[in-house]
Amino acid sequence: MTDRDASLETIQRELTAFARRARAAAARLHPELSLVSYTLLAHLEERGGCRATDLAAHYLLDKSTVSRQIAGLERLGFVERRPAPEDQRAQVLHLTARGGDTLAQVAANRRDAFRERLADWDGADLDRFAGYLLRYNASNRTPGRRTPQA
Amino acid sequence: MTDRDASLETIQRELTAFARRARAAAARLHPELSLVSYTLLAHLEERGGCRATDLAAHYLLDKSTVSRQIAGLERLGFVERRPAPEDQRAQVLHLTARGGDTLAQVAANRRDAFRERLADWDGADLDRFAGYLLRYNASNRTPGRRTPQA
DNA sequence: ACCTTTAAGTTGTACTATACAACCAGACCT
DNA sequence: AGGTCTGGTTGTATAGTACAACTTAAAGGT
Repeated sequence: MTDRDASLETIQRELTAFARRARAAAARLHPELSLVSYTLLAHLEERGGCRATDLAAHYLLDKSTVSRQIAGLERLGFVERRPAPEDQRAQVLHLTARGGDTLAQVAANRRDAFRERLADWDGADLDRFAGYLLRYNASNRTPGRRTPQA
Repeated sequence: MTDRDASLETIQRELTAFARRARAAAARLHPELSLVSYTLLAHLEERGGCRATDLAAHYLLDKSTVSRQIAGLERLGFVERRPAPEDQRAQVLHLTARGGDTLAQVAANRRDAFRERLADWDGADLDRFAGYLLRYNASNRTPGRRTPQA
């Protein structure tokens, strides 16, 4: 086996291990917001509101899945629906104050967890690791679709 | 925000994105074996058989979950149970020939997918990325438990 | 030796995330 | 106006998972 193969093997193994653990780890870190809910809220915050369809396209989720996720978040009072001015079919989803607070709280938890976990990494390594992850994820775009990235 | 914070932010975001996509991506890559089944089979192969309890401990899964996963793999003819010589309660799980073949096939698919995806990375980058992932995952050990790693 | 406790595994039950298909309602095109 | 497309909800099904109750066997204490 070449060095290259050994590296590939390690990358595959470690990413697999990470993937297996991630959801449960996130659930432990913030039981009040699943990884997906967290992501959806974060997206709403970042964009300042968008439609359910946009979320589905962006995250490659079925619209029914998004519909139910949003329904859950609305039930929790984290999201509100506003009529879309230009299209009566559509709704624009917005974070509520409560949703924003919760998101901020969870984001802070996550940030702290990462900060602590990576506390003994030096800055240059962090920077390179971040770069590699970006590069890896960027190569994920399903060929043939116009980068419905997620 | 410091450079360090920016890197942490990126790492967090990209790992989250990866985690969100991983299961579905694995399912697309090999529909016949979920990420968890794949991992369990790979573990059995690597160890040459072990008990269900060991799998549960290793992967931080409930024993009922493992029991059902194994039942499924047995139904598919990928795993067989052998009596444990030293403990009448226990069973030692082994890969069958069919299970080994399927695993090899899936592993080859995965290897190819990673190879292709990382085709334009140079060897040094692959090596560093692998090292970072190892280091990151190694820091995951839940404190207070004796490294029931997964 | 007996009784209690612990360990391995299964099964009942419940919940979450997800997909696909059927559907409804509004929009758009000709 | 009629047909088609699009945004969204709902019905249904599946996978993965956990927790609790249970069964059986092993281990330990007295």
